[in-house]
Amino acid sequence: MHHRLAVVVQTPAHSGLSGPLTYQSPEALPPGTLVRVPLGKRETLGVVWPVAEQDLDTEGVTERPVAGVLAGLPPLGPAWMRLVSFASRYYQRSLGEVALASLPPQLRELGPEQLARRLKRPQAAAPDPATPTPAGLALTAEQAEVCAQLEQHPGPFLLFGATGSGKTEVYLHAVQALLERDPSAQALIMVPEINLTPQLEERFQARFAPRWGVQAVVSMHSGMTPAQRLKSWLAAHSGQARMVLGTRMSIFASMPGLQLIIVDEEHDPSYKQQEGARYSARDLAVYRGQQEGAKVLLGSATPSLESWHHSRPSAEGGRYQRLLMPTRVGAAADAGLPRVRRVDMNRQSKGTVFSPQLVSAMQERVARGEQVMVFLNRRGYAPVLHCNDCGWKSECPHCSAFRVFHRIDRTLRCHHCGFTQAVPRACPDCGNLDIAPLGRGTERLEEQLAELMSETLRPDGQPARIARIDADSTRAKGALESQLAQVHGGEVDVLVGTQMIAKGHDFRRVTLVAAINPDGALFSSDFRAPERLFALLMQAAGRAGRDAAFVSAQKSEGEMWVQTFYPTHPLFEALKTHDYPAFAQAQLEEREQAGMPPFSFQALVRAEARTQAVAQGFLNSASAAGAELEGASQVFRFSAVPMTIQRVANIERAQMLIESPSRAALQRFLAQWQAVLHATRAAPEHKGLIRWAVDVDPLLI
DNA sequence: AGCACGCCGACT
DNA sequence: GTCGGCGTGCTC
Repeated sequence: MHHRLAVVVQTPAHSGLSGPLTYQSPEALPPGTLVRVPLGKRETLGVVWPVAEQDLDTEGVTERPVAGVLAGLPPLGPAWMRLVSFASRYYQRSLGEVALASLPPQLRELGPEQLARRLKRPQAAAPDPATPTPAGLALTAEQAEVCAQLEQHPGPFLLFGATGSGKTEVYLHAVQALLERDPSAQALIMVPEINLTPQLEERFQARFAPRWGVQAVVSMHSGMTPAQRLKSWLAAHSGQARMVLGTRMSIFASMPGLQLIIVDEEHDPSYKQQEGARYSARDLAVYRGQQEGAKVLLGSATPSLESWHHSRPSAEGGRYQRLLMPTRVGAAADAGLPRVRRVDMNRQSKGTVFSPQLVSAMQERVARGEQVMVFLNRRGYAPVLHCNDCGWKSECPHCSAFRVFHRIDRTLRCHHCGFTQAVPRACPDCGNLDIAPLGRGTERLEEQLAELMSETLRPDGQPARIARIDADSTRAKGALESQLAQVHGGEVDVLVGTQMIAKGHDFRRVTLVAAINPDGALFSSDFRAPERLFALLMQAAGRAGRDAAFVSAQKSEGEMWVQTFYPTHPLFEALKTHDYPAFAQAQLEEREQAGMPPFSFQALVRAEARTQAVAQGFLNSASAAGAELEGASQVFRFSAVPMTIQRVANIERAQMLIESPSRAALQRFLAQWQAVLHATRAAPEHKGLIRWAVDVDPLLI
């Protein structure tokens, strides 16, 4: 007598094996049990799924027996399986792909015996419940009010708090209240970037380790070693870890006692996975919280327009509760947020990079011993190399993009496919020696700043020091940490970088922040570009003059400089008054008029092939075939178009936008359309198609 | 996705 | 004569 089980294994949605497979087992295994099963010639990890035995249909295939059971590991819970099942359905991926991708990779390799050995390892010493939790900072009236609201209402909450208003202290307080109230409760705290987890973990350890032990706090992100990831996962799964700090992947952590989910900087695009199952960890957090009865707290100084819209008054249909913390903690009463100064670049001589006003302001700051931060969202020396004679430009031979000139190692590098060559001495087309960089990136700014600041001395008589932080300068392990330490240590006077330096790092002595050329986003074809720019500039402005004591001792004032050809643009007007609500309202009105998210719901299908004709042909055929589907009238399908960068590594890319005023209608359509896409793919006229994928709620269009 | 089988080009 | 390119097909 044997039992028949549904088992979910890692198979992609487009393989005909998108659902659970049927295996046999001598013993009944509860859903959520991890098993090793044979699949073709290999053995793989699977999860027993809750499917009734009579619903298992293996017509035409022979059922094989389960190869092993990961006993000793409690089964994954029903709530976790519901989350995985929802994410798989909503984002149009197979169950197995979502389920297995969200487990630690090492679990896939470990056999039952190895795992048993791992589970037997002695645990860290028990924490001391008698030790009181170190007191945090006294809450301000605003923070206390927010904490009281969190206690009283079910949420979800959107905490709209200015940079420096002390959101982290609210998070710590909310977590502590939960841990003290319920001895088995767990909290999940998400941050957008790996770089931000160490400083968060430090703060959580300082606060909670004395009372709950160091093992009560674990991190989860892709920068950890496989062994660390398994350890953290097991700690969360067993309930031993009371707090999980992590990046978007941690939304899938198995946490049987989950009662609180915090999403810090909830507007950050990093919460959207950009490959494989393209889920939004922030949106899944709201779903998961509602499913499991956990409170959800989204926090930001510049919320996403979606979350802002959801937190409008409930009388107008809002579903989130909006909580406000407008005041900067520790700021002198008159100081507050930094002053925003716009420089009209139309009034500068042609080709000006640093306006004279900005240069003298930077020099003054450095001479007073303050730090300056300069932003430009473009790394490398120059985005293009150009021949003045024949007009040759440094195009990538494999992509429809220019290769970027990196002066440091004298290379031309394609930022899309990685193709790298030494810089030619002469124009490859005409032999002319006069080839010159066009435009500027962070490397070139660094060089130019060194020149501009060459006469400027710090208060200690030393020459001003310039440093650059971007993806290139921080490639080596530990490079970012050491560079940040240099800035903190005051060894650097002027810091040049990409948006990387705007995120989360507190530089206490920075009093001037400058955006050199932010205009690109104002007229971008991507309707979310202004939203991202506003968030970035607000975040950058928040870096200036954060330390009120330092600023007032300096008799100084934090300033944010913006060089622009459109000084009267509403985005900069709103920035000047630090008025996110005004900016958000204007943007939402535009979006409503144009029928764009959050007033409509989108999905994007992307296709790749050797030619545009094949890629677009596939999309257009699938679209035409979709017209027959039930509810297709509520869903608008645009024509296939080439992607913005239409060719990468010699692959042509096309995409098609699908839009509906109703999320449910879009979901219904996509669910049925999946089969149509498969069938279209199989048709002989679409042979050349390499791959396709659906992106639900895409961020980049 | 893996991992096979399968049929045509440059090398130990 | 083999090693190996990636095209097509299958996995409970």
